[in-house]
Amino acid sequence: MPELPEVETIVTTLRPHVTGSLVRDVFLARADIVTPYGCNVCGRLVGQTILGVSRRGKRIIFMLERGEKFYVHLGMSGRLGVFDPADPAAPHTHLRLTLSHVGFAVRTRGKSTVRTANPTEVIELRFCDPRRFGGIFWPTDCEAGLGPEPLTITPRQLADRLAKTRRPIKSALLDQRLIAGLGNIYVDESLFAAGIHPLTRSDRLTGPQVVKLTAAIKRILNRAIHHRGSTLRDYRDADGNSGGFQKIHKVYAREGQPCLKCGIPLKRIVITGRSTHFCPKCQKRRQSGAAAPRTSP
DNA sequence: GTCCATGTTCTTTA
DNA sequence: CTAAAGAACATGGA
Repeated sequence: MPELPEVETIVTTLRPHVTGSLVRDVFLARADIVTPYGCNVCGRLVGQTILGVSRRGKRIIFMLERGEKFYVHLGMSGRLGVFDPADPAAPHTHLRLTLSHVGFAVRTRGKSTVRTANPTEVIELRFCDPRRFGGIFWPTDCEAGLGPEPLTITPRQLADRLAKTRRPIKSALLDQRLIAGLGNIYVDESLFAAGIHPLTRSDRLTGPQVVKLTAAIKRILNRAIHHRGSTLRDYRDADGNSGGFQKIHKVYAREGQPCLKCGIPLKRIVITGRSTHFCPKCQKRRQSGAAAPRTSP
């Protein structure tokens, strides 16, 4: 479910709730969502302060004291949300963290500012994941195995990486080791925006095509972040709000509907097991007609 | 009952 | 050997 824009939205909505909070309690309902299996999540977390939260690819990284880190991956159906501890937990809630903020109220009294301790605010951070493709990870390196960030990748960087593989561009862009953060929706939308057929061999993209694709990826992702992600099924941000980008998808899940550029019906095919949506007219397979003329030896 | 799903990883095949 | 395709994972909704 969640790709880069959704994960980014979750992180920005999570940040004000968890930054600087103290982990008072940990309830792990299922040990098998933790990697490595059997690592002592409760012991490692209780009493820690969460210094910050950030995103790398589709990973949500929590920074703790002494440089310690862990990350959450949401898989297909994972959700991270902030709740009142008194609210009943949804089914498939596998991890709950009780967090407290030692709040201070800052008031001005005459010329001076006075800080008074607030009643401590207690919230519960919950990880819920029916399909359990997601999980909690305590690796030595939270960035291991990830390619560059799509929002900052250069056309040169992308071209170099694509040149090394003959796979269709659709499969290559889904490979997190090649570029980190894209999923099925945003690959299809980006390829449409760049006018590139999803079956085009990665190593056969022309220079101008890679430049166009790089710009398209950034444009689509930034626009999606601005709309707070796509809610197709049950994606919600940390406050429980839906995204709005699904309303302006141009190709994803629009099979048979008219292309918004040229009006002909959009097609859906399967590439390496993933459903792929595109416009057969706006995304031509052959970009330049004949092969370069060959001189005789 | 069937098919499909926003993801990743392991296994099999070429 | 490597690269790429395919299967597997688990659950719910159409």
